[in-house]
Amino acid sequence: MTAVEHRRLMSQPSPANPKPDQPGVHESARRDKLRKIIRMGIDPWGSRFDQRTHIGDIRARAGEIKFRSEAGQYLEIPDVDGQPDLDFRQWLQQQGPGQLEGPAVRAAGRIVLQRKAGKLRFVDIQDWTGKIQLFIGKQQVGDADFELAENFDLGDIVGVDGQLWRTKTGELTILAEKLHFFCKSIEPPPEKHHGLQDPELRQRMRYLDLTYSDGVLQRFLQRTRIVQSIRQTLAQAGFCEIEGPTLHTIAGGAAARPFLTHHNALDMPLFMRIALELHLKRLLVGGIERVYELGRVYRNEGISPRHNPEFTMLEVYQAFGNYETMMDLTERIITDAIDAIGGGYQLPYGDQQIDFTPPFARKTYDQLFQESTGVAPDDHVGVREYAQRLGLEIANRHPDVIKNEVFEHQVEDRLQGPVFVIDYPASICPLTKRKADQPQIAERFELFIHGMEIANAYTELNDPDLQEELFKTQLDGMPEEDSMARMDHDFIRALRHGMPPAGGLGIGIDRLVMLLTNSPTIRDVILFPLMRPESSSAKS
RNA sequence: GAGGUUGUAGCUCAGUCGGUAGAGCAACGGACUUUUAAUCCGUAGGUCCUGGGUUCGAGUCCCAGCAACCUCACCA
Repeated sequence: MTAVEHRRLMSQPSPANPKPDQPGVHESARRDKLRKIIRMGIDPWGSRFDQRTHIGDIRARAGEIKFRSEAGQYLEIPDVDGQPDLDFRQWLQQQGPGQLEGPAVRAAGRIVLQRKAGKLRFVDIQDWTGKIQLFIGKQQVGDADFELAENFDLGDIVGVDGQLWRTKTGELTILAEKLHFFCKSIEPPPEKHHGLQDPELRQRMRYLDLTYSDGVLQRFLQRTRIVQSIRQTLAQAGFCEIEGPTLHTIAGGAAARPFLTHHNALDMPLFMRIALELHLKRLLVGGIERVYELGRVYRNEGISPRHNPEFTMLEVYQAFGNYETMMDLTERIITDAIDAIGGGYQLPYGDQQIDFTPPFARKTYDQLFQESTGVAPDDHVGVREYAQRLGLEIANRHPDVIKNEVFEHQVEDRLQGPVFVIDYPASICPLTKRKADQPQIAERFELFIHGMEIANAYTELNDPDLQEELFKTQLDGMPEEDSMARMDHDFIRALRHGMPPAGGLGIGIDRLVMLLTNSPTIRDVILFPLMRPESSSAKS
């Protein structure tokens, strides 16, 4: 980046305050209430609140609510939530005089819905485990707290001490005895029936999407569980997590264009990493026999429903393993992750169903090629003609590269899977060891699910001379940005010191999460996907 | 990078043939101590994405730009 570009970037107006002009009706109404709360002697920005129970746990105690008759006898109440036809109001009348008694509870959450009925207010609050209704009666909480409740707005964060209880309609409710106030929301929330619909706003204002869109918070919590499960599976298998550098002097390990950045003090260009591979293999050389990194990589490529410029990648290396070791591990990582989020191995994806029951199918590259195209994979002329019919670029290209173009166009999209595609042509896999008895075949697999490449694994090449030669061949044949790898002399030097034979595996975490959470785009599983800045001409 | 679609109140959306800018939710005032998207009466709220053009007159038609989404390409 030039100094001029840098200054331009730094001087861009912040989008945080797009409307410095007069506050609108909503903001002034909310600021009025804010002032009233302060006048009541209450800190509108709250403080520590101990001994609170999560709403989900409170709801689980519904069974403890009893009916206490005037004679002092306790009576079980019917399962209101389990019987939608039950008229709870009628049931209460039949019991004669008495009242409901439930456990004392303390909750806090954001106000997502309010209903006012004279000297009575119903307020639905929500925390990250669920939602519950508060019954706030002037008589029950007293004048001061009721005045506080009159200054509640949708979006405020409040707390309550009260009794777990049911209203006459049977709704599980906290009968408020004491109110607390934690935060005033100055901005109004989205529309209460539809929430945020505009995908642009949902991504820019993810905090609103998380709070007000059904299933969004759950989906991101599931992502966390999946990642935790992966770490746990690898830890149990004896793998060691490390953190490699994200700033590289050579962007290697994958075929992708890197982001370029600059170190000022060293006055040196740097690349954001495009893969984890080469540093992890250096650690195999260093004796870390089972090693992995689960972290962000950056690729300066296009954006699509399946691509974000930064995404999360898992790479695993196991000394004395091979690609078959990695296949078993991949299956375990994925099935453990599914166990971690529950719901079984039949997962819906869009209008389809994906069966993750292990073992996943294993088919050779050539076998799938033949099945799908009807052309013999070693028939160079036939493959070339087939590629021509598809309109693919074939001039001056290696027969295996042409074959792979055909494979990517005709086979990959149709692999509903999960299916391990195994035994790739060696010429398109420069970092892969060949089969001992079939040197034209690389010991590699890719896992396809729903037409998406989810995992990629090799028996790693540890012959330094062959590795260097293959790097060179790759670099010779193509313009630099097309090449499968860039020459990394230090990596070759590491190999010359001796790397044990090993299996290596890469898994695209975002795509795996997409499949396991039934998310149609990668942006649905990335909290803050890359977006252009909001300009002054943009809406909102 | 190419093509298509969309952009109107805080949010969700209408807006006919080019002729005074609309609704619901949210907000404000009022009624209501068992509401469930509470209800009822009343009030306020607009850079129609931005900039040009055509026209007596543009939310609407034309051109350019911005942003998002979809498809394709690069890529995983």
